[in-house]
Amino acid sequence: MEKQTVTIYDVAREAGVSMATVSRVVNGNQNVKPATRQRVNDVIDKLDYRPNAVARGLASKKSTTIGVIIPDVTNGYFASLARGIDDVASMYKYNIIMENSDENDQKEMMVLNTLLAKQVDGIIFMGNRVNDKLREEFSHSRTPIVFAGSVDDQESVPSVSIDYVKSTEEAVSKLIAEGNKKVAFISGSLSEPINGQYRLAGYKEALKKAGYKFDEKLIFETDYSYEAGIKLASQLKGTDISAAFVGDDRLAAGVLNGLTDQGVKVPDEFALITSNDTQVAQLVRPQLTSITQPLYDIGAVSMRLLTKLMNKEEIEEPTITLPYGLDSRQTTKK
Amino acid sequence: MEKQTVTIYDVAREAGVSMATVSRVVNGNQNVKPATRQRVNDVIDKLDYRPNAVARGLASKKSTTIGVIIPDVTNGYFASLARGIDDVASMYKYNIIMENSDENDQKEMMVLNTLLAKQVDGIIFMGNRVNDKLREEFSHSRTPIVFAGSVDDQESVPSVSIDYVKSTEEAVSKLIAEGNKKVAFISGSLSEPINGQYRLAGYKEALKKAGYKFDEKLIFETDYSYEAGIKLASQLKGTDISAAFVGDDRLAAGVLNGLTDQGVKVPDEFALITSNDTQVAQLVRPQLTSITQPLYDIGAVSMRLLTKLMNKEEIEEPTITLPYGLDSRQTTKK
DNA sequence: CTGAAAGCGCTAACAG
DNA sequence: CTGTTAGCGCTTTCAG
Repeated sequence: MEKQTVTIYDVAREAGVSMATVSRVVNGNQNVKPATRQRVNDVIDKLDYRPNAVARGLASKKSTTIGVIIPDVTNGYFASLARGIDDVASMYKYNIIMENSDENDQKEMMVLNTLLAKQVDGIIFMGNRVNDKLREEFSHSRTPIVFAGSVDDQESVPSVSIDYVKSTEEAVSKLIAEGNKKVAFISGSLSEPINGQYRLAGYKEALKKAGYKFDEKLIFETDYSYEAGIKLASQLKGTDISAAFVGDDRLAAGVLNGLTDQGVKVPDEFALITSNDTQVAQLVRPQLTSITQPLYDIGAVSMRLLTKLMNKEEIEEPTITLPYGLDSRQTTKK
Repeated sequence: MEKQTVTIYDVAREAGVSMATVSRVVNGNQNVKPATRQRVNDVIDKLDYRPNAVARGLASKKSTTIGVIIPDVTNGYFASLARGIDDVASMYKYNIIMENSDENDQKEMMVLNTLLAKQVDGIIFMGNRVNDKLREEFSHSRTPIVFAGSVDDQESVPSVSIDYVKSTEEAVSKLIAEGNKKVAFISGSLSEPINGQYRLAGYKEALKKAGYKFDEKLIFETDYSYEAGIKLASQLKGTDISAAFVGDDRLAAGVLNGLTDQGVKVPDEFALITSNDTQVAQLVRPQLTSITQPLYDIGAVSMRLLTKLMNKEEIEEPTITLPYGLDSRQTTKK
């Protein structure tokens, strides 16, 4: 073919210098006489030389790529984080190898291993839970890792997220304040710390402050799909439950649409607050009142934190909590 | 640190064989006596040896990673394609380096270059248009590339997509058949072939078959955002236009919600058909009638095609067209 | 400021 | 069936 791949050696010969010098100018090392630098650069342009990142990686033991483990890119919540991650990654000249895990333990182990094999300089993990095996791998490896959009309940890994307890408490309190006596708690698996520990704790706290007592019948554990929400709506109808806190937007959209399709008036007969402030929350009618999260920023800050870790900089606080909000839209009364 | 990185050499020494043999067992080469293989494998386990993909890449000149250029992961349409790509990529043991381009010419050039520098074995490009510079780079490089979810109007690059002309024609014909005399054509930039050439051609064809004449005032060129749709809805209200074909789901959702919020009854007073069958089309109420596309498959097939290209297999037809459908939901009358 | 030389960890002929 | 020997293309001491 036309292009026989030109190497650093070709440039060196053509410019009448050593490989070392070419390497220096390519890497912006200041110890090169301007004239020499000029000459080398000219040759580089002329030959259209492009450094081979793989060779560079082998020699320097740095791949300038980081691994991102994501449950599913198709999920708007994670996609938003991913976008934040990617933007600051490229800002710092890192590339991203992205792997969908489907939150499947086995897949997660697999992708972690291939990521490590590829010599990524760092890893960002998204997902609602970490199994022990995975956590062990994390602590074993010297590859820095940070959790984005979730917290390890053992806090053994740096992470960035919002305060799930407080935000949930606030949301539920709002529902109660609007006159709802029975507020359902709808989320994904309670075995996931974010639900079973944090959000549930916030829910209970809100109940407690209102003087209500906890009723297990109000807890609905399901999966994160839109369909699950639709189904749930049927169960909800005809009960004395008049409001619900929902841990996921697609799920909430399902509940909302399911309710509406059955003739239940939202928010008059049933109020709803969702958690992730993803785009779907605003696409549905009525628009879902939601806890707001700086999704993009969670990703961006995670990546920034990772760069520090990779540089072995001192980290003041490895567990970063970003501010959240509560946006009253149309599925609550005020 | 605990782990001094064990290399193939360590394994060889410990197992009393040569590096070559270790390499063979690691790569599943059959020319190894079972007993030897066993011994080597034992040592590998014992030492917890993991092949270094970077070194492997340098030696073999294959990185087993492919580059994916995506306008924005946050966009459900592209994210779905990406998911399909990733799934078959891992099926074939490839990893994915994903780069957001924002459909920005300059960024596209940049990411293409870094992808090439990383020695990716192939590239999948998503986006609605290709500028000449980029096309030139593509043809120059020996790295195989395929377009997913778009067609190069010059058909100089392998691609997989649906038939945009026919699907649009069908959608617009439906709108006309339902009694709409004035059907708007709403899309992103007409400078993008997918809009200005294919979809518009389908639109004109439908008009022609109905005996209507083309009216430029019915063409609305905008950007792909939800907000643009909302804005457009105001412009549409009060005109004699009673239906619209929309080239993007978020945009369509904006138009729909904008219309509804202003009291326009959809579909009675205004009918709408969108194009991408993304999740948002079904989340909104009324649900958007849409051209259906095998999104996941477009991604999957693209990746499959790429594997063939990378293997230098013979390709019968480099421009693959997948079947589409038309799902009548609630924004059209029947 | 520049060059020589030793690898990085692995694959791939080539022998045997 | 197994070992030897070159590199792959680049970074990085170490001299000078």
